[in-house]
Amino acid sequence: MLDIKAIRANPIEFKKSLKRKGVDESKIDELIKIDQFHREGLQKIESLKAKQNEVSKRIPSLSGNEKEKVLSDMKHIAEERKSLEQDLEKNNQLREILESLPNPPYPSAPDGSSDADNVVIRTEGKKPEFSFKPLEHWEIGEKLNLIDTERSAKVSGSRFYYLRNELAILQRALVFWAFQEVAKRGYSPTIPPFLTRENAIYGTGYLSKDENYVVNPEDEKLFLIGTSEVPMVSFHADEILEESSLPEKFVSYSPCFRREAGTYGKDMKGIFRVHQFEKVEMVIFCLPEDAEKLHEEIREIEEDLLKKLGIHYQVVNVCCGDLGNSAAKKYDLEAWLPGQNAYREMTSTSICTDFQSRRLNIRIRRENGDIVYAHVLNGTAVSSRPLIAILENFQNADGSVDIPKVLQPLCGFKKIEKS
RNA sequence: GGAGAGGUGGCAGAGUGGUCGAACGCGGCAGUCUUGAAAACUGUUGUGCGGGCAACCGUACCGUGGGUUCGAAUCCCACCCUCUCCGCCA
Repeated sequence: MLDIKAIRANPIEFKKSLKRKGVDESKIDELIKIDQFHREGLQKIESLKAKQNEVSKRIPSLSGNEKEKVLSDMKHIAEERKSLEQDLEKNNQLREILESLPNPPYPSAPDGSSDADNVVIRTEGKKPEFSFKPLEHWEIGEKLNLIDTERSAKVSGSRFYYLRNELAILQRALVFWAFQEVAKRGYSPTIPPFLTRENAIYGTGYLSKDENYVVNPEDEKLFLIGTSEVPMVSFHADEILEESSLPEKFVSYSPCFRREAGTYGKDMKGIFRVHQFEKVEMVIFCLPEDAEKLHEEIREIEEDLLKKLGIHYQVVNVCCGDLGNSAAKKYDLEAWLPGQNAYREMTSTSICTDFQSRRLNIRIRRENGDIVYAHVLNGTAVSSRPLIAILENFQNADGSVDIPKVLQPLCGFKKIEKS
């Protein structure tokens, strides 16, 4: 949610920056008009209320005719107030409009309307060379008996999977390794609830309600989280944090559940786009002025993890049109997938500024006593997707797959071979 | 699943229609005393919105939303949430 005060103070700037996210300028004009109307109405109501309060105090000491007269005056004031209030309510789409607006992008987020306009800012490592035609991860998964989507389709439907044998171990190893790597850097390790109330979903605003599965709608309305960002950002809902405790950094683990509505036909094979996966996430609460620096820190951690896994990737600065609602700036790390012959998103990190903290009412008391909304950052340490990169990048001519060195001790094997 | 209790300021806890934004206590902050600290004493102590250059003024907030009333933390209605006991259970 945006700050009406800020928009009021700087309408031209908001128009400009929101236009980059595809919001029409007229929407801001309309908003400002409604705000003006709303404020004028409120002022009238408040002054009537002040009069009522003042007179009410005198009433107990009055009697007789005087009392009668005052009481009748009061009745009129109350009526007038009521009609003003009703008027205001009828025309009050202020909050509705504010909530419909996306978070304006940072100046350093590039222009553009779709992922085609994303900017590659750097490439790390080299594409591996193969003396044979590299297979796609789902082909490898099938050959080595690591991924079974036929049976998962039977049991659960499309976009599910059974991870089997070494790949199941590798998944656990990857998650545990990343969790520890990030925790070592001072991020507080946390396992949150995997189901939340609607308010947490709404407050993080990242995934719309439609993106989340509802559990027992008639009984208890709980939502399966699409990312641990939801319970982690909501962690501090309705709290005022002390400046001295900031930045607060978390690394959290959770399974993630997504409907993937509206993605029919996209990435249907394998485990790239699925209804359920595991993810290790980083979340930071900080002062506004520290957000950009910490965003780079998260990006560096994400890069470091991919480097340690030995995966070649590119860093992408996501353009305005592809940022989504909450993010003001976002980096994607896209790994090279030789089987697919393409770079695909592995991890991602966003600055959400105060967009979520306004909805969730997360504030900071500065050392000088000022109170400001917290800025919130998030980023993926690992998800199940790096498994795909591992399978495709480290496949050998004989059909086997090498395990990255850092994961070997946790896996207990160095190679996945046909049994 | 069955039965009950309750939601008031950072915490604890009074308050059942009229200076109640809310007693008392704890905590926090400032000061006095002290070589320093503790103790003791004194003072102070919320958030949002609107107005004002400002000191400040107005208004709202006692789980949420409605209602009754000149006036609601207090009365009425609906909803939300939390806890306890029993049952079940990794």
